[in-house]
Amino acid sequence: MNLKTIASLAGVSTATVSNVINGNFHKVSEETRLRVEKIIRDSNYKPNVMARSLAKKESHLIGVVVPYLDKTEDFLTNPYNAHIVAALERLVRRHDYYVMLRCVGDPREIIPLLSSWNVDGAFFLGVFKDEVREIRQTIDIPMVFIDTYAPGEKIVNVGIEDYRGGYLSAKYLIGKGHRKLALVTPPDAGEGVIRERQQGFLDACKESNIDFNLNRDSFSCVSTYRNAVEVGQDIVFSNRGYTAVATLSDIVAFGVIEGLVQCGIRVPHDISVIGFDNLPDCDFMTPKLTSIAQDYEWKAEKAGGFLFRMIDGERDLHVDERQPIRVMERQSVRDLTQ
Amino acid sequence: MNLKTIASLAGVSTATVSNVINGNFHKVSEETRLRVEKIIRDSNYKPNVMARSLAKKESHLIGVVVPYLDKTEDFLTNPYNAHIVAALERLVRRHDYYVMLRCVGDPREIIPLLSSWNVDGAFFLGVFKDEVREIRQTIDIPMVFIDTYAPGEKIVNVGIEDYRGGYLSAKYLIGKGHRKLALVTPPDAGEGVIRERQQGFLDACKESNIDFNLNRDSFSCVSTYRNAVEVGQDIVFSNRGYTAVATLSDIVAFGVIEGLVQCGIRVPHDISVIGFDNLPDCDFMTPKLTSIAQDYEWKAEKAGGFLFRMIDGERDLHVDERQPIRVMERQSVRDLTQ
DNA sequence: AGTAATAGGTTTAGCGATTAACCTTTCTTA
DNA sequence: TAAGAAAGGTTAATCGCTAAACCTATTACT
Repeated sequence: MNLKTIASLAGVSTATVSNVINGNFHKVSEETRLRVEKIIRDSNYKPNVMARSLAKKESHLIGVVVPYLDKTEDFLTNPYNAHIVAALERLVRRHDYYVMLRCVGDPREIIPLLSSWNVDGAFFLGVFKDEVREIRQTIDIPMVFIDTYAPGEKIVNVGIEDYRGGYLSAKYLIGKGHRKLALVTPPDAGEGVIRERQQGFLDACKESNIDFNLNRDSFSCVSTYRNAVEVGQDIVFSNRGYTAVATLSDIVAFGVIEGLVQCGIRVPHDISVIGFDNLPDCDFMTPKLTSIAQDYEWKAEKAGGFLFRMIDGERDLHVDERQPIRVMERQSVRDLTQ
Repeated sequence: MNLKTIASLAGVSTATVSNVINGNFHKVSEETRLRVEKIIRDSNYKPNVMARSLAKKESHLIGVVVPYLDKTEDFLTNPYNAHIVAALERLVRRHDYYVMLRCVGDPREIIPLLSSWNVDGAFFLGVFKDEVREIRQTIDIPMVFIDTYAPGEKIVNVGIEDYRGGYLSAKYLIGKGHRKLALVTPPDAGEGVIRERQQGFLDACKESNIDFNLNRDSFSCVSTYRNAVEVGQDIVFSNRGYTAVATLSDIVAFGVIEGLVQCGIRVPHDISVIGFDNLPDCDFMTPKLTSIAQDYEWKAEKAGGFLFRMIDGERDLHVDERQPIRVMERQSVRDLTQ
């Protein structure tokens, strides 16, 4: 069942059918239009997207590229990624585009993919540091990065106020009377959003004259629950009298709490914990996790807004949009001032 | 940059280049092959998938169709869906296919999509009861349903032992000395996996002479955290002295616990709760949620195995594969027998 | 009335691959 | 040594759709 069949069924040319389908009504009389439409409906005909894309040189496909940490840990296993992907899918669907979902270890893998499918645009999740440049050089399609730190690169990035996130996290704990702070952070921060958060945290400590030393008081942890549990125990074994620990993702906070609890520590009575992301899961647990809140829907909306503006012709857009954040207060931080 | 360019650069015909790309080496001399390959590499050429698909009548695309409950609640918001999608994406990628992710309210929406993209196969997540038939009638591509109950339809379904799940859930609670049981279940069970789980639950109760009445002791709840919180409160307000409540999904169990706690109930001391799905999140909370365990990776592997067998020519496969399940014991059920 | 514009088409040349059919050489083999 | 097969290509049709160019009546305008 193809255009040609419909055309001959209706006794018109393929061009006419094509015009009907694509809404070029000024080239088709009301009468023919209705006839063709009826036949299309009756024969349950659906145009072949591949052929159309080939002819129009556009695919209506949007790539969504998500990183994974290692082979055992899945990308959507991290609820943060899952939420962002969900929000993006919804947004893309609303624009009548389609999502091609792809998970990658190294973002470079994605380049051949995107160019051969000639997707109309792509979202990149997660930090891709240096690879950003390589991606940009190799393919030239509208793309929006999410949570990527790449100053100097002329890209569109949508993230959060990372520096302020770290700053608020520390300030909040300090405000609750905590003076011995530990920070759990992904390894190998280098440059990037993690580095910004760390810096915010450091500056807040310095500002309040808190004796926090990154070498001594920070604990390295990949963003998996399992690893975080061990880190939680390490914190106890370190025996440094921390009263609060800050993490840079909720999933890590969950693990840390578990590790602490396994060592007989009560949260927040003995040690307080603050997360980062404000996942719905924060509400599921006891104590409910206090976290740095960001709005996924907002992020997706912003990112989508930029992407579709670029698709609509506005090339070389260059913005670094940061979502304002706030502390979402729950129960995992004890107030020592009272 | 297209086949033709490469061909003229290499001084051969497009057919030869095509043969090189597709590995039909017996039609190309070693020498030409190397020359062409070099040029392809140097010019960074990637074949256009749309054109290839059109010519070969296969897309290397796999549709992943996920239902959503309502407009506010996203499909990947439910970690269960997120995990399945993650496992499927990984599997599809391993087979060198691509995932087209689509979320739908009514699965019928998907029909035009699948036929116009002429995907090579599709996975359908979630219960699609009657729509199964309509889908099957309208499109004829390899497809595998996940967690779908449609006896009589010649489909491939991969699920779990739902009946046994409900049965085990009840038996476990009963074994721990509970006699006053409540069941939280999605509304409008009709036929389907939910109905099976209910039946298993009922039969287990009957077998142990437990006075459980579906009309009196079951609470209707859509699978969202928010609704589940209310239901948790309802259970308390019903004032029927339940000592344990079983749910048919973890996410609902999380909400129910929250609702109970909000009413001053201690879990599991006053009321025990058992979940269903065994999400990683079960470990994140206090008390850790006892749940009915299923293996996502297993499901994806099985489903993928079937789908690719069908794609490889084995049409009219018809199986209803059920994954064995077990109770994953944690801390949310109190043992009353001691 | 004569010309221009418009409405409503049709023809046909792509889009970028694949592939069947065909064409030379060169190598086997009876 | 003549016929057949194999190696290594090329040509051209085709996949299903789009869109520019072209055609032919009508209708509009001055």
